[in-house]
Amino acid sequence: MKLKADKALTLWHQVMARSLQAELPDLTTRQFALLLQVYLAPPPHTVRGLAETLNMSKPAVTRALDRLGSLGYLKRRTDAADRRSVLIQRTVKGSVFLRDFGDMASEVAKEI
Amino acid sequence: MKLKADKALTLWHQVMARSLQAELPDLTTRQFALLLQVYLAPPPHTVRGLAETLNMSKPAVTRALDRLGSLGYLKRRTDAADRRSVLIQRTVKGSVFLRDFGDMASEVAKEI
DNA sequence: AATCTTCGTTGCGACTTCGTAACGATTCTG
DNA sequence: CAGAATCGTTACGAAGTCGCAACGAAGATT
Repeated sequence: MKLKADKALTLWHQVMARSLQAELPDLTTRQFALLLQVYLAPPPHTVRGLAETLNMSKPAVTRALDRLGSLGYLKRRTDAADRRSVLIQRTVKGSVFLRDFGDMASEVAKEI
Repeated sequence: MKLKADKALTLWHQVMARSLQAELPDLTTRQFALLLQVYLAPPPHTVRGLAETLNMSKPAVTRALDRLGSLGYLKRRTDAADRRSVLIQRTVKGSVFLRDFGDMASEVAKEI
């Protein structure tokens, strides 16, 4: 896929601006990266694994999960096989959010 | 420009993850949108104007400018013509940051 | 010159987030 | 079965952010 740097910046700009206009949640880079990781990378997703992959401390992951969970975009489930672990799972609401976000980015791109 | 929704999500995912790996500042959507607005939209940029354009309250803009200013990505200058107003201006450091970010996104896109 | 309007900022209390360190719970090891 | 290791979470104090309301400074109005 081809994407010049200046086009990428314009795309980012328009998508961010639209997100604010639509009053979407004001997520941090960490929170957004975490959400996308859970939805786009193959499971299972544990706190420890996410912390390593995303270069975050474990407590930071826990709190990002708190936030995304309270938004209804993710949920926790204790692993039956190893009950110390928590598996992070998708939700319908999170899927809708990301699908809409992707569609929005796609529309924005059309106008660039 | 063509960009399917699922490709957009993958692009976002990879870029966010790389940002965290590179230990780039963990900006909120508002902060990033503000930064891009100043660099990509035609000046002048005032607090009031940015607040309206980005659907934020004035204090929220002021504080986002504090943050981006302390990162060295933006600077304030009082408007000589109307000294109540503050003009938000680019910096070398902010330009470098965004250029690098755009390059990174472009590289990521190549692998998708 | 006195008043009104507009600009960006600050005070306030509430809330979120941070990293470090410690915690209870669970599993592994010897 | 006792001790060590690993899991995610919580306690803590510090720092950042929020919206609302009020502020001083500057300009516009009369």
